Amino acid sequence: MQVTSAERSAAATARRAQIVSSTIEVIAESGYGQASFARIAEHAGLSSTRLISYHFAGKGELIAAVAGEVMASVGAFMAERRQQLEQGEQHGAAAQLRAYIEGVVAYVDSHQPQMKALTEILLAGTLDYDAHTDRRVVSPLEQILRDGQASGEFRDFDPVVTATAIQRAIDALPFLLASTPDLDCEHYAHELVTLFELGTRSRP
Amino acid sequence: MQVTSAERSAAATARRAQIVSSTIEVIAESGYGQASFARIAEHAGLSSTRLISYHFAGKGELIAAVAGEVMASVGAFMAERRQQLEQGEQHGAAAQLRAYIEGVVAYVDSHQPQMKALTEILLAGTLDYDAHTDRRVVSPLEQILRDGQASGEFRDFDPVVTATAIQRAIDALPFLLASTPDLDCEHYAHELVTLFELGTRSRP
Amino acid sequence: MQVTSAERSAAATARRAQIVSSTIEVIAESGYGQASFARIAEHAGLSSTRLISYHFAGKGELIAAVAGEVMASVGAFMAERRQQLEQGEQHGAAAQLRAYIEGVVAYVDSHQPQMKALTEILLAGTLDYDAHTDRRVVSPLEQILRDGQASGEFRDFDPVVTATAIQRAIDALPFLLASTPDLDCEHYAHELVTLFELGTRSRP
Amino acid sequence: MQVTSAERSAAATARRAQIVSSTIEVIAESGYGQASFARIAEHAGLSSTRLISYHFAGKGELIAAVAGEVMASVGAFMAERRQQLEQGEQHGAAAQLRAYIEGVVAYVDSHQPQMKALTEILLAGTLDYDAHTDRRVVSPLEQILRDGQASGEFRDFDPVVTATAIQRAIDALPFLLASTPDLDCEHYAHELVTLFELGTRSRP
DNA sequence: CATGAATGAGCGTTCATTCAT
DNA sequence: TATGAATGAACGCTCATTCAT
Repeated sequence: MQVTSAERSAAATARRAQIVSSTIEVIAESGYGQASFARIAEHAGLSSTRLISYHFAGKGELIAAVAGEVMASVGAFMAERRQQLEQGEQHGAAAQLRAYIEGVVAYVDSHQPQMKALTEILLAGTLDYDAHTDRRVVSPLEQILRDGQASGEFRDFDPVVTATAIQRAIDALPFLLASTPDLDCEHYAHELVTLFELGTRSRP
Repeated sequence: MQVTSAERSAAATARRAQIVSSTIEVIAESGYGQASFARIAEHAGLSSTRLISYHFAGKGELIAAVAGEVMASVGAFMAERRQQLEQGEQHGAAAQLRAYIEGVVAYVDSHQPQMKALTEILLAGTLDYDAHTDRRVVSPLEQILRDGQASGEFRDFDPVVTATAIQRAIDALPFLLASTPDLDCEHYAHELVTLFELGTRSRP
Repeated sequence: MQVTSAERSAAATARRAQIVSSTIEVIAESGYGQASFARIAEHAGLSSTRLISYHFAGKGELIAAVAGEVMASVGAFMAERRQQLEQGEQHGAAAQLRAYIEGVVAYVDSHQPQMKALTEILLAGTLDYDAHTDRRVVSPLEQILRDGQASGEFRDFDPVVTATAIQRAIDALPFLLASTPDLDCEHYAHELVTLFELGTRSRP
Repeated sequence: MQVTSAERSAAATARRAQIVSSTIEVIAESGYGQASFARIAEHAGLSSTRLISYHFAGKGELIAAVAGEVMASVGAFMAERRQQLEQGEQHGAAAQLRAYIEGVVAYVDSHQPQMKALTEILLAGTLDYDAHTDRRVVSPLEQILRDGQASGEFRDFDPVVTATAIQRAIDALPFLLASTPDLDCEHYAHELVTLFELGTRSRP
């Protein structure tokens, strides 16, 4: 007997959170392909996989919950970061682009398992999109680029292609970190910021 | 009773090629996770999965063969392309970078299943690298960047980070094509060339 | 999701016992090599082999459980028998040797499938010994022989060789019974007792 | 197209011998259960298992050939040994029993793989007996015992049981050697001779 | 005499899921 | 809310054997 999110008790919510969290760790450590119910349950210290089946309608829902959780986490992180930066706020699309890249890289740096898991899930392509799902991730970046073009700050490039390139460069970080754990993320972000600022600004 | 590649008969080579080709198609169409022996055999019209086991020592060898096949195919494609362009050859690192991006994108465009398969295999991470495997793919690009810096054509960026960004942008193409089949690859390549030329050149 | 023996439910214990028992019968009837999960499940009337995998971590654990069960059964049988005989207890190593041979033969006689299964498992050599496993079976006999030598009742033979010979003669019984079902086990035991009493006693 | 033994060519005979020999080694090293065509072919350096199927009608025939080969080898060894001993020939059943035990132990000592293989094959019980097969091995020993009883040299025991005990003690040697490679076989034989001489002689 | 190719059956194991408390 | 028990399907792999030269 499954239950809608509205009428979920505190205990159930906690269990779901525990399972989601365990799933993230398993995916981050061993890859999406290894994230079976058995392995997730073992990692979480659950007595049986039945507990997962009980709290999630199926594997799809669990994966969707993981993706949703991480996306919400990214959003919250970025929102909080924006607030903190707002005091010395710098205007302009370039500043926003810089803030975006630095923000997401900072998130990835401090939330490697989450980001690794999300990336693997998106790449696995098993997620049945709301159609929005993917765009929701790409959109903020694309919006910044379009805004910059509208204001004349950015040159006339294809915002979809450019957004893809930037997003991909950021998404590479979890994998790079896997092979080079002591990589300097601030350096990485700084390099990307420079690369894409030069690549997008209107006056050469 | 496996056999080294040197002493393989024509018929066996053909069968292996057929199986490899079928595997590429299955991975491209349905993803790495769906590429079971059963599905590959069905796709290839084989009488049983036993035929795969007969020609490949195990799943690992099959996947390695697929990866090797695609890598060799990329190499051959790029080599041939380089020869064709050499007549009207343009010197300089920027020209080489342009040629690299346009070349790989052209390959991806004309060999979408191969590239999709290779990307999925590399991401799945089940391939037991010669240690070289990964670098061999990244290396040529990194070399171009370093050459450009040495000649003063490129500014002083981190070549590893920049190479990652460029490679990732190219690797995105198969996935983009999956969701946007009528995407114009020449346009995509052109956008990337401009973006990264502006981002890497020394004189702003 | 396997579980340690301590915290096993009654139902699970019963199922395990049923599967172990079925395995013993299959091995006894058809040999160790024929004891596949499929045949065991069929013999036990289980719906699928999955039930075996569910209750045992793998084939190794099942076989170990079978061996353990039979060894425990032998131990219990011998202990009970010793108690019964204790009233009219006869002292001395020769008496003990006699009791041991008669006891084990009586066990084999009344537990032919168990003994056949254990013998086949030990011979198959797939059991990963605690190092003790083998000695635990041999030891009591060897101890009796050493005790008899210490007391002067037995002559100066090599207790390891002699224990091996005696144990082997007993172990032959399941195979002999397979080809000669109406063999008189008491007669067999009596013959062995006489043979080895004469062979081991100190005064010729 | 199989072929009867009469019209077998020299090359075919050599191949069969090679395969039989390889099978013996595989069984001796890895056990009967591991002796698959694949492993035998690999061990023999054959290009495919097909060569085995070609020379033997099936696995049964191969195993029978192995058993036959070893039995013939034992027979030849014992016959030769008997001849050598005949010069200083000792008469009497006890001497014969001693010669038998020492002979077979000497054979086992110098032909460990052969004996291990034969023992495993007989224990596996897959050999479809000519009905004689088993008795042929037991018989000579049983005959010695009966002769000794007829001459009054041996006491009145059950020759089948006693022969079994003696034979089993000898058969234990390959397994004992597996766990104790530096075991002194002459010592082992001497211990057995004494044990069974004392156990069988008529005058206590 | 030898071989490469192919094959159906079976192996133990793991999968996500459902049943019944 | 939680759980032990059970399940059919699929997994990669190995088996001895047969087909066709």
